[in-house]
Amino acid sequence: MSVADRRAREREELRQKILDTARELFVVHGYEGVTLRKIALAIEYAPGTIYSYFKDKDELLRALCTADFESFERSFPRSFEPSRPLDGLRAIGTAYIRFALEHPNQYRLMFMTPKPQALKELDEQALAKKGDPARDGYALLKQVVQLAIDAKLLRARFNNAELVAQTLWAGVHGMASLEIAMGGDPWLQWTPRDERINAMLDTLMWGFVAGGTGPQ
Amino acid sequence: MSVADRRAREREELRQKILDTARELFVVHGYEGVTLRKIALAIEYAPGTIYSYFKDKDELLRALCTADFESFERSFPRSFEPSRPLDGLRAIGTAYIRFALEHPNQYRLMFMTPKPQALKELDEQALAKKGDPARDGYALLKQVVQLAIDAKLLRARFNNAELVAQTLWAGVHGMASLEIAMGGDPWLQWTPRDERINAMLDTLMWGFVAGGTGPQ
DNA sequence: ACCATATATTGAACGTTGTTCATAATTCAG
DNA sequence: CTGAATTATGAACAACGTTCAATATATGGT
Repeated sequence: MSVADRRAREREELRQKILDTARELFVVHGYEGVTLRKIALAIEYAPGTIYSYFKDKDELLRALCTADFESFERSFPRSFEPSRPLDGLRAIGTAYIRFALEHPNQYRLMFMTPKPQALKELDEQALAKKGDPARDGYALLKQVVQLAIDAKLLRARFNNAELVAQTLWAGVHGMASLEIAMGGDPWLQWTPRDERINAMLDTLMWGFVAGGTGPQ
Repeated sequence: MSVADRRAREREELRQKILDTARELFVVHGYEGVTLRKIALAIEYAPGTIYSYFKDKDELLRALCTADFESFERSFPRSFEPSRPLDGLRAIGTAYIRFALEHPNQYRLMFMTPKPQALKELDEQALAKKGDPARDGYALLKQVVQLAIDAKLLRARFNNAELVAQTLWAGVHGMASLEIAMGGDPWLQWTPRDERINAMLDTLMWGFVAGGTGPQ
């Protein structure tokens, strides 16, 4: 049995080596900056070899991003005071934006690029973690939103955790992705980045919670 | 003088023909689906010819998007009741999202893809319209925000029109771009699209305006 | 009408890219 | 040692954006 184990281990090691080499190129030069030939050169294998480890370039880079995202999602803040779910929501939003800005290329590929149809199919690994708040960031978000709803902290209009979670997600995604795609544009007189992030989080929080009279 | 005129006109006509042919491919198949060779084939010219009309592929497609966006920005709603600037903001947000979803490929290239450094330089045409609310959508947005501030409709925290405009922009951009990039993902149980859009606009509006006590 | 000049177009060629696949090398079990 | 199974090779393919010397065309001056 030990020989098959070693083979599997060696295979996994080369797979990792491919991923790590790809990551080096990816974080600096983005999707187009990664070249299967450059990877092959770096790991001292022939270009064709990579195809026995990954179906194609897209699967390679998405596997890379998935791995990075999983370690990120595991690090989501989970230790807020349970009686203050709004603080939890804000903390999640902050962490989300920070990760996006620290890993812009990963973020771009995962959330700013439409996936080819072939990659939308189910795969077991992803299915297993889905819905588990410990490993699925969106499930965590939805759970904290539900806490806020149960505590009657949100406006009556927002009694659907899914809708609130998706709105909050879109809000922080908007801030992060606009910064990634347009942050360096000299045309726009950007307010300081942290100010913008806080303004978004303040607006969303204030917009969700009960208490005011609202517009008009 | 008439001969030079004709030459210039013919040149402009071919330029337009290139743009129109490119658009046909672009709206269906996106950036990668446009091929200079396909365009050349369709207009019955040699591939190299295109380069005497556009510096490269990127400039071609950005010129295309710029043109489409200008006609869109000119159509932004400008006839809201001036005493109700919040309605104006909401109308602008709605129109913005609608355009993005109706022209997803144009939107992607303009606002979801980092520009190459070369394209960030100033060009006279864009400079001319900048700040003119009739032709610059962002300037219009900022102007209406300022109306709301002047009318003391917003929370004291939001006394900076630039900051509010950018927050609102990021919010609607988040909704639109998430729908474009992830809308077809069967993994996510999306709330109905219009519900999400309304939730975002409600949240932002409610979050900006004065009147409530806010979180905690 | 002719020529010289300026402009526009051509299409072959270059360098890259992702991807495939018959061939070769290697490894393992019996 | 041998046959089978796995893994790696690298040449080849098609397609891409881009370049550029050669060519064709149109223009204005004589």
